[in-house]
Amino acid sequence: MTLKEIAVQAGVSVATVSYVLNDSAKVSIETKERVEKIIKETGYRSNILAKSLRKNKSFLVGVLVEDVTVWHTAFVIDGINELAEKKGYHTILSNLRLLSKIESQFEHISKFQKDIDKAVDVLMGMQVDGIIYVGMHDRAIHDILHNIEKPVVYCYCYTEGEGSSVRYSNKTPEYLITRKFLENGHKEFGVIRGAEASEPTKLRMQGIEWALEEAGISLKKENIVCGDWKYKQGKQAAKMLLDKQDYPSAIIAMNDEMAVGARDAAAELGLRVPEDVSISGFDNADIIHYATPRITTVSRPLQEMGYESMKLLLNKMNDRLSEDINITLPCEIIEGRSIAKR
Amino acid sequence: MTLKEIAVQAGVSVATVSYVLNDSAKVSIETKERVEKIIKETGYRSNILAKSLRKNKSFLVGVLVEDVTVWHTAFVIDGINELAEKKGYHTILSNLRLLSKIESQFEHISKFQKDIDKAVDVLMGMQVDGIIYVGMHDRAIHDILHNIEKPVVYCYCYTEGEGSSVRYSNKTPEYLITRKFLENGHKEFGVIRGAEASEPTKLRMQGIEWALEEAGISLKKENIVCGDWKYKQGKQAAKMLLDKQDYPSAIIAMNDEMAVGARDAAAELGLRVPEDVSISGFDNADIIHYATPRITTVSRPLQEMGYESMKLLLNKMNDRLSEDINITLPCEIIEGRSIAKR
DNA sequence: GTGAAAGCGCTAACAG
DNA sequence: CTGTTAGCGCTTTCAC
Repeated sequence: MTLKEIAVQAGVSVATVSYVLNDSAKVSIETKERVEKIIKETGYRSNILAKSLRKNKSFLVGVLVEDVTVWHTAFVIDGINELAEKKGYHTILSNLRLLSKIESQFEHISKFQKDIDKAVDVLMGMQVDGIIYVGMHDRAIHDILHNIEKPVVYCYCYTEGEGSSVRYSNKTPEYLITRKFLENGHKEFGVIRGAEASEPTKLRMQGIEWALEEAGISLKKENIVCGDWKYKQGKQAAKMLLDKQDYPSAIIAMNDEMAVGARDAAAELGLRVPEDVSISGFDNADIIHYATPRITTVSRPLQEMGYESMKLLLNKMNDRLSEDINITLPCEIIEGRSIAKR
Repeated sequence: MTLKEIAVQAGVSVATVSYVLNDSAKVSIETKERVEKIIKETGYRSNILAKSLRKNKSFLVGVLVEDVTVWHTAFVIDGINELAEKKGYHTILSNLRLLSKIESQFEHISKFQKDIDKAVDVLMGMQVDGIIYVGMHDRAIHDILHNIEKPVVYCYCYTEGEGSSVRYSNKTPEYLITRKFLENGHKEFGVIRGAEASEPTKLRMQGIEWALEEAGISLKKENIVCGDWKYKQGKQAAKMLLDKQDYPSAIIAMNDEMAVGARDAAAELGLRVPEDVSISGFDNADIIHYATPRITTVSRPLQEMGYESMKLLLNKMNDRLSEDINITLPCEIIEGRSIAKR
C-alpha cells in the first residue's frame, strides 16, 4: 500500500495525502477525514526509507557497540532507546563482537580496524543522523572512526580526537568509599587494584589517595596488590594482604568480583567480615546481592549514560551544540554490611 | 557524494558506475578501474536507503525485544548479529522496555499492545525484510504482532499462531540432572519450583518426574515447594524442605538464584553442601561461579538460539521455507561440585 | 560496453 | 484548499 494508492482511493492527489499524514497545514476537514478513514482501513504504513531519502534525514542513529554481551552495554542501549523513542528516533545496532573475536583469534588491532570501518560504512550508508559508540572498557578510543561527517558521541569511553563523551565518575565514589572506612576508624588499608594500565584503576586509586591524604594516613606500598578484575586474583591478592600479623583492617577492592574473592579469602583465613576485616567493592554487580555480608559498593549510572549520550547527540544533530563536550556522571554508593567500626 | 557525482568525475554515466559498484556484467577493464579509483579517492558510500527503495528489499531485519536488559537478550542479539553480518543483513533494534514499564506502572496489557503495534509500524515502515521477536520469558505469545506480511520468528518464546520459533530444551536437561542425583544414590528429593504458571516450570517438572518414574522413586507432594525464581524465596523454600528430621538429600532448584538461596539455607541450618544435602540449579548464571561449592547447573544455548532464529528467518525471507517450524535446542549440563554420593 | 530514461514512495515548492 | 511536478540516489530495461 503506497501513498499513491491511498490518493486514488480517496480521489485526491498524493500531495493531499501527504499533507494529511504530516498535518502540514490547510486541508479541509472533510477531505482530511476521508483520507484518514482510508488510511485506517487499508492499514497503510508510510515508507520511512522513501521519506528519509526525500528529506535527507533518516531519524536513525547508529549505535556502534564494541560488544553487546558485555554486561553494561544492554543498560546503556536501554538508556539510549528510552530517549530516542521519545524523540522519534530509531536505533540501528551494530555489534563489533570484539569480545569473541579477541578471544578466538590472536589478531592484531588492524583486523578490527577493518571491521570497524566496515561497520561505519554500513551505518553511514544507512544515512544515520549520528553515531553513539559504546565501549566495552572505559578507555581512550584513538582515531578509530574515520570518514564520518555526522556527530559522534562516545559512551563508556572517550576520545582525544573529535567527538563528545559520556563517562561515569571513578575518583569521587572511590574517595567516598574510602571516607566510609575512615569514618569507621580504619587506619590500615589494603587495596586490590584492577588491571595495571586501566584508566579506572588509576582514577579510583586517585580517589583513595585523596581521602587518605586528607586523613593524614599513608598507604603502604606492599599493601597495594594488582588484580585482573577477576574473582580468583581478588582472592589471591586478599590472601597476600591478610595472611600476616599486621594485616590491614580495610580492604578496598576495585570491583565486586575481586571483593567477593577477598571475602572468601578472609573466610578461609578464619577472619570474619566485617568484624575482623572490612571490604568494599565497585560496580554493583549481581553477585554481591547474594554474597554475605552484602558488600558496600558503587553503582554506575549505566542507563543514564545511554540517555545522556543520546541527549548530547540530539543536540549535536540539531545544531544546538557545536563544540565537543565531555560529561562525567556521578555514581551512587550502595551501602552494604561489609564495613564495620574499628 | 552521490553516484551521480562519481559518474561526472569519471566521465561516464550513472548506469556505468552502478554496474561497477555491483559488478553486474560488461564493463571494460579501463572504465572499471577509472571508476573504482574515483570511488576510493572520494570515499564514496552508496546510499543504502535509496538502494533499498529501488530494489524493494532492505536487507534489514527488525529485532523486536521485550527487554534488552534482561540477561539473556544480549546473547540472543549477539547470535542474531553473528549470522546477519555474515549474510549482509543488518539489524534494527526495537526495545519494548517491558520490564521498566511493568514495574513503574500497573497498566493493563492493552497499553503494551499499543506500544507493540507502534514498534511494528516503525519496523515495517523501515521496510524490514523480516522480524525476530525476542521474549523476556519463555512462554506463548498470543496474537500480539498484527498486520505483518513479512516472515516472523519468535525466539525465547513461541506462538500458537503464525510464525516459527526457537526455544531451548527444559525437560531433557532437568531429566539428566535428576539422573545425576539418582546415579549418586539419592532417593529422597525436594524440588524448588519456579513461578506457578510458568512454562519452563512445567517442563522442568516433567523432566524430573520422568527420571524419578524410571527409577521407581516417588516424589512427596510436600517436598515440592513453589518459588518465584528469586534468591529469597529459594532460601525460604529450602528451609521448609530441610528443617525437619527426614529432610531430602537432593534438592533440585529450578534456577541458580534459588539454588544459591538453598545453599545458604542449608548453611544456616548447619548442613554441609554437598555432603549432607546435594543441590542443583538451572541457567548457568554468573552467580554460581562465585558460589562455593560450584553448583551443578544447566547452560542455555542463548547465542545459538539467536543464530538459529536468524537462520530460520533467512530461509523464510528467501522463500526456501514456507511452513512454520518450531525448534528446540539442547542445553548443556555444567558439572559443579554440589552433588555428592549418598 | 555504455548511456538514456523510467521509476521505487515520498515531500515540498509552486501554481491555481 | 488542492493538484502538478520535480527530484531525493539508486537500479535496470532497452537502445545504441
